[in-house]
Amino acid sequence: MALKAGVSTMTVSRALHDNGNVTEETKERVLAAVRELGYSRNENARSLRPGHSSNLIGVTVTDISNPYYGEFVIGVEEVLAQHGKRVILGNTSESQEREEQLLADFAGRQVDGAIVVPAAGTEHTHLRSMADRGMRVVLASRSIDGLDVSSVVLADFQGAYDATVELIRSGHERIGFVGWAEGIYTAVKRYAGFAQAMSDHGIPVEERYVIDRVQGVEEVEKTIQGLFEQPKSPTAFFSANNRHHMGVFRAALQRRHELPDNFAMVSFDDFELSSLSPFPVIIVSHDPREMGRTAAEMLLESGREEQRVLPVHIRRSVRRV
Amino acid sequence: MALKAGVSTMTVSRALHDNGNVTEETKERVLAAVRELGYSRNENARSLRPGHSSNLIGVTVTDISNPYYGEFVIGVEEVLAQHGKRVILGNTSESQEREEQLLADFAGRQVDGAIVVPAAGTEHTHLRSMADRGMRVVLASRSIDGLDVSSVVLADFQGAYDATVELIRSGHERIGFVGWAEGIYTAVKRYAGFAQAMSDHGIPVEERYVIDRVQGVEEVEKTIQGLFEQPKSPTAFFSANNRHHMGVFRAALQRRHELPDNFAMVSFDDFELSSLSPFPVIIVSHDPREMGRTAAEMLLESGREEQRVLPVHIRRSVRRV
DNA sequence: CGTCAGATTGTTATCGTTAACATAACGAAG
DNA sequence: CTTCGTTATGTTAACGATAACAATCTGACG
Repeated sequence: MALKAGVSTMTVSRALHDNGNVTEETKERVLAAVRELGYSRNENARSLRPGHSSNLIGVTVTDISNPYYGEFVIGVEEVLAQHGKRVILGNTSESQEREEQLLADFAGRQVDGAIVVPAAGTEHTHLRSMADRGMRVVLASRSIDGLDVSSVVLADFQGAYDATVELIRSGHERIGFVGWAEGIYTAVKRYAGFAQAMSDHGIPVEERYVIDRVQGVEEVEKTIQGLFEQPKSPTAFFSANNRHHMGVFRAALQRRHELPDNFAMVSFDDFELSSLSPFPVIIVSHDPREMGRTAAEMLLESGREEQRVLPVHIRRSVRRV
Repeated sequence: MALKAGVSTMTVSRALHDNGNVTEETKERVLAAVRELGYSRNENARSLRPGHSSNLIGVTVTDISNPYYGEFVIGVEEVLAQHGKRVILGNTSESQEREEQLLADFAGRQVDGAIVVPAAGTEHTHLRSMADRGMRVVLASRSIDGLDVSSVVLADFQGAYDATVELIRSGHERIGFVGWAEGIYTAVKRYAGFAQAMSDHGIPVEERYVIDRVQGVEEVEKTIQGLFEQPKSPTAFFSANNRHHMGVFRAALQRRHELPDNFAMVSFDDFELSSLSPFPVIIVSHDPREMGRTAAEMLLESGREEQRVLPVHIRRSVRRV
């Protein structure tokens, strides 16, 4: 490359920066050679130099096929791109082991920081130790109590509480909760909000109405179908996220004509075509892209650890068909 | 780091490889120091050495918030992770300029290759020149005619043709097409399949029934509403992708009671809750995760440029409510 | 006890880039 | 015609890791 233009590598380096003292003519010659050879600076070598950073940010999410996380990643990228930074993406599929591998790899690639939607589980020492080694870490969507790391989460408890109160006000007492899971922050908080609302209204939570440990949409659907076949099945359901809601929704559709007239549902997370629902749906909606933006901004700010809470909005689906 | 264990950097390097001749005792000491300091190898420096690669693969998609691309990325990651490779993700939002920036950045980071869902547009010289500079490139979902680069696409033409024939067999003649766009491979091919089916059945395509240049769901919805208000509006619609379909769907819902009894739609791409549709929907479905896997495998294979075509499946939505 | 093979560890040079320093070229001032 | 400042360019060293080579150390054997 330097040969091509007949100059030293240093001159090439200077020609590619705007500040260097280079004759207009030499610069032209270098840039011409650059174009001809399709040369581009080796960023890895650059980042090796002291003072330079890789301008890479590692991002892990638990399920990139969930459009919420897609929106989240767009928000992250939007902000980071404005600062000349790139995203390395990893999908953990809720596996802590994979999360740990990914973060170790990020560290090896000298990322400036990491934005992590923590995978399900209760062992979070690797996150703490990453932060200790100077990697800036921001948790998103799910925080970890007792871990001194910045995070941005939703008003999970309040949103769940308010939505549950709405169900109760509509006269429901037998309310199912789908999606409790130990080790998943949002599941725990949302369940807590639900349980608090029930308790505040003197309604006991029946254990058999609380569904956990089910993952895919199909699995939820089958589980709820099973529940419907039992006597005194719930007259309403609270789903802790959009995936669970879809399972409940499909099970309810199957049974549509045997369900009580006032059958209703809560979906934490909005979903497309909610207006087609034959049952009233109380939707706890929020803006995942904004969460991505916030997480990225928090990562770029060099301040102290902090926790931010984004608002949720409760609305009722309006049937349009 | 080397200091900590009281050995040279070379011994550290050897201790971290399994092949090196290192005393068990020294190795222990090094690994202990590694754990204590949370040391991890600088992959950027490693990749600088001759023969080594970065094990990074660049991936650009046009809209990561579309769950189809989310699934696609999961498929890519699934295969690449098995080969110890990581994904750098970029979202182009259909901007060729951004695509070019991203690819240049990928090149600078010495990626082993790139998987690209090309952004809308007709200038593809940068893709060709990347490939010429030795970067392995695989196009996905959209190919580029006349560009000698590997690609994996759907049976766009055939799927569109077959679905259109189904509409015609149901008696439709005034069929709208939503989502034509110059410079988007899938849009062009799907329109071609649609137009061919119409032509083969002697039905002219009315220009005012062909909707292009509309992007978001809301915009499509409004445009279709406008079309409904005109006389002799379409009795069926073909949507070139899931986003367009959602717009058409919502517009149709608004008008539900004024539409003909046999009103029907084609959606290229599956969508959740299709079973709730009050109108019959012919769905051209496919497996985006499989496309991701295929693209990744093609990238890893070092063979010649080739084009693979993945099948699509046509099914009718079954109304369940 | 001396010699040599094999095992273990250290040293040097390199990858591509660039800050810091060194050199060269040239015109202006004395 | 010196001498000096300015500008343009080259050279060296360093970032972290590691092949290739060099050095050292161990113990077996004659």
